[in-house]
Amino acid sequence: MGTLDKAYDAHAVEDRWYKRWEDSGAFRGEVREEAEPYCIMIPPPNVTGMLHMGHILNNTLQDIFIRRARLEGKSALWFPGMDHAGIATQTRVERRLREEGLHRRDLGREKFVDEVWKWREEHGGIILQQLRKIGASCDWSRTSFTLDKDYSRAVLTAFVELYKRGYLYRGLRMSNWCPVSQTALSNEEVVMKPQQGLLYKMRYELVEKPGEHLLISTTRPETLMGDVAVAVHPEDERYRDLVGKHVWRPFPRARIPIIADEAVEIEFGTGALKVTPAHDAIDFEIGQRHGLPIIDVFHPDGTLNESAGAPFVGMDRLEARKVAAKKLEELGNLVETEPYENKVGFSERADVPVEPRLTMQWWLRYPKVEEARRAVEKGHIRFHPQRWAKTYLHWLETMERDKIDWCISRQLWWGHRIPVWYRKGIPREELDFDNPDHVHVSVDGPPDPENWEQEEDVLDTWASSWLWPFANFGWPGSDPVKKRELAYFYPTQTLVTGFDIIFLWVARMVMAGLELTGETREVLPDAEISRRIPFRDVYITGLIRDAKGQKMSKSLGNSPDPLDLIKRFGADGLRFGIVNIAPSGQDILFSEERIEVGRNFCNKLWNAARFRKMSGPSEDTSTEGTILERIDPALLSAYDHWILDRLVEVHSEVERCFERFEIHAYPHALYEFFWSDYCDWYVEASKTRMKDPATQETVLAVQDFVLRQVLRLLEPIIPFITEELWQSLGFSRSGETFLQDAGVLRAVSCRDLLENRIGTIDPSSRAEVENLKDLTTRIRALKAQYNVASRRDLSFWILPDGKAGEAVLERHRETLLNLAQIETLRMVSERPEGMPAGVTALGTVFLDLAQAIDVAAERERLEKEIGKLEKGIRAGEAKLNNPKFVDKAPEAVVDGAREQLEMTRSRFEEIQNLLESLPEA
RNA sequence: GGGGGAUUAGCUCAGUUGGUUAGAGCGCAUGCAUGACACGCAUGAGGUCACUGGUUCAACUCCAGUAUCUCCCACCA
Repeated sequence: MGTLDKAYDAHAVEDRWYKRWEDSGAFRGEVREEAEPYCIMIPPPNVTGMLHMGHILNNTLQDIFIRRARLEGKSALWFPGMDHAGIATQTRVERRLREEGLHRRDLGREKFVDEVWKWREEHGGIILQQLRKIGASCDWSRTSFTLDKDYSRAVLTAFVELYKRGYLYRGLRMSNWCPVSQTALSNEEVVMKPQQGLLYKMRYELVEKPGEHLLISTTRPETLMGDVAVAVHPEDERYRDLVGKHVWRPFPRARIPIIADEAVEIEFGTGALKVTPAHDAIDFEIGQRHGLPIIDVFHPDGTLNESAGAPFVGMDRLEARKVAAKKLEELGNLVETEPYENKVGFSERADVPVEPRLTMQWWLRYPKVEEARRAVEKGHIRFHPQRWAKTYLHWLETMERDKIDWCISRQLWWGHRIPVWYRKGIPREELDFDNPDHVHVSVDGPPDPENWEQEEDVLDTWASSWLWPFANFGWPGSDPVKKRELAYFYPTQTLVTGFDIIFLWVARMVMAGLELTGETREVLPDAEISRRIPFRDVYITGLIRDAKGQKMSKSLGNSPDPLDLIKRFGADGLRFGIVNIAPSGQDILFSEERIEVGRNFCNKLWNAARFRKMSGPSEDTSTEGTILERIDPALLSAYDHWILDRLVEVHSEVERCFERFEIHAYPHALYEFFWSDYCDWYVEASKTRMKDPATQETVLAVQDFVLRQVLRLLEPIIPFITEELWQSLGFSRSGETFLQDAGVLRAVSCRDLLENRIGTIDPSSRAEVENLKDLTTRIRALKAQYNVASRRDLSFWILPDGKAGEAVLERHRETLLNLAQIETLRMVSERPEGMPAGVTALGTVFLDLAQAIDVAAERERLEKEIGKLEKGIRAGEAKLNNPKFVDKAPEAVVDGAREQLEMTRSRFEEIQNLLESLPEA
């Protein structure tokens, strides 16, 4: 065994191991019929994406799940890939063209799409390289892209199938229009943002009663040129007489009717609503009900068109708002304006207000909504934390109740072009969709393409990624290898994602799986649901915010560069740190100091291993068996039993964390065990026995055993350093290349293995060690209180608590002296006077000070302690004197209370004795 | 308007199905080169568990209400 450097140097380790893992195919996931499958589908990052903290958290968690599964012997597959990200990518390339003074129209569709592919080759998918830096153990040989040939075929097949089954239709409806991207968006891609604006109160003159006016409130005067009516509530007394009459729209000046419609809120504003069917969803509905015309005053890019009239034509909508208000004022139509905050829908991608706009789009009626609900209600799919199931269910209910459909067409070029062909020569509005001579829908297109025109629109990116869990296994193809893989890995096991895409992605994947995998069926029984769902567990991560709780964003500059963090803290440090601070399902407040914990832990691990190496060689550490053989059970102390007991316990804690998806508790459990129990107490306590040749080998073997198990438990979260130490400590069995091949022991197996060699792990060792720790701490505290913490030549006296205490003290004397850093511990049978003392379960210790003690300080300290004990005694007595407690509480609890009281009383008495023995001040 | 979540030490959070005297990390104070680790070691200070009721032998934990903060959904222009 060589030696290790003083501090862990992540860089020297990480790239080297990653390359070896990847080169040797360690992450390859394949069908192994004898093994249980465990598959995770990566939430495909955008091809334009760059690694941010959210990715770190999300992908570290996935890596933890997949690595743990691998250690458990499952056939683990983490399927990586990317999303073509229609709008984001197209926008990116358009921006580049604009720098050259070009527009995509200048190139034409085909050339433009070529440009995007070129961009993708050069700049796309950086994130997949970055993921390697954090150690993501994806099966890169499978890296998928939603526009790959096979994947595209799956997307088109899904479209055609759903069309055949009647879920798809084309319709002229109100949709969300992004004037920057110039495409429709689904409701889920629109985020509502509160906006500070103005509420304009305007007056429109009554046609039938010149000189009289109707007051109307609006936040959008720029659309009034598209007004075709004014609506009031039918039961609004104020306006009852006016219904059926008309007002003058100020510009372009026109008579428009006053109508009654229940959609109008009597309480809001003046109770009169200007109706602009082309630019507002409610207005559109009102318009439909009353047979009103539709006047669109906007161009697709959000500037005003000819219908708006002078001077508005060509003006941007926000500019037009100001101009319209000014014009209203000049005409005397503006009564007042007041500051007003309302919520405006913004395009998630382009971050500009969307326009409700009447356009022809493709719509999807969601399939298998009822089954998607049942899948979660009946527990076929489990959310972690569970409460997110409510969010999911709530959304589905809204979809069902309000019959909300999904707008899946996009007016873009980058994406899957909708596989629908229209007969040339027939105007689109005259097409009969039931006539195959008019409309052709198929994956490969019509046999006589010259007679058809393909639909120009492409599909929403989510309408491709919702097939992710099965399209990646070759669905619907007939390749036998892929079919076998689909059968083996699907349903996948765990999905790790953020709550923000529960609607956008999670729910839709469930519906797609239910509808499209397996035979076409109208209604699915539970057993079938269980077979068709895309995943069984959904782990929802929190959002990473900065230390002040603000969202991370480029504009705020509060978003750290993960690669920089990796440089400074190591990939393992960052992984450990981020998971360590991630509470379950809550937002995470990030600060660098909190990541330091991870780096420090790695360094601690490193140094514990380093210390082990410096302490002496060992024959063979490559199996548990050879390590355990070196232990002489007769030489094991309470400390050994205790640490091995705790080791078994931490195995079951880790198991519980994974079973319950409480992943944040997983690093906590190991941190506590390794740092506090193993390093601070076990290793420190063993130092004495490591010096003794008789016990040395046994102690080192225990250390080897603990380290070996701990590395296996830690591998999922800190794979690099554990691999490095695994190899360096000689733990690798011949024939096994990596730590991951060694598997992990279940707690029960770990216990069996140990007990086969050393006999039953002594259950009383726990209490014994706790008592010794307490005594050690008391001694150290006394030293600190008397400012002699650094002296090692001090003598302590101890009045043992009975024979048992005496025996324990005798057994551990040397260890105790070393742990407490004192010269001698002398047993006495009488309480010495005039010495500062501490009371423990093993006896009362006294600090033998040459100088006089500070009686006042000592008295104060003891009185403070006695105060606490008094409280405990009172509480205990009250409890035990209550017959109801003694009757009703479980025996163990009552016994526990009795024991507790007894202990508190004896300690109380002992302290009272000490107080009495204090000399007068 | 509907729904979710939160409220525990200065900060960020744990706290199992109710059961001893409520924990951790960071920060803070004090001391320390002790056969690995200053990315360290030791000791310590610091808490009316938001509030009010209820259930119970027993409530940080369960129930109801109040307050404050937060997120999601929804067509008040």
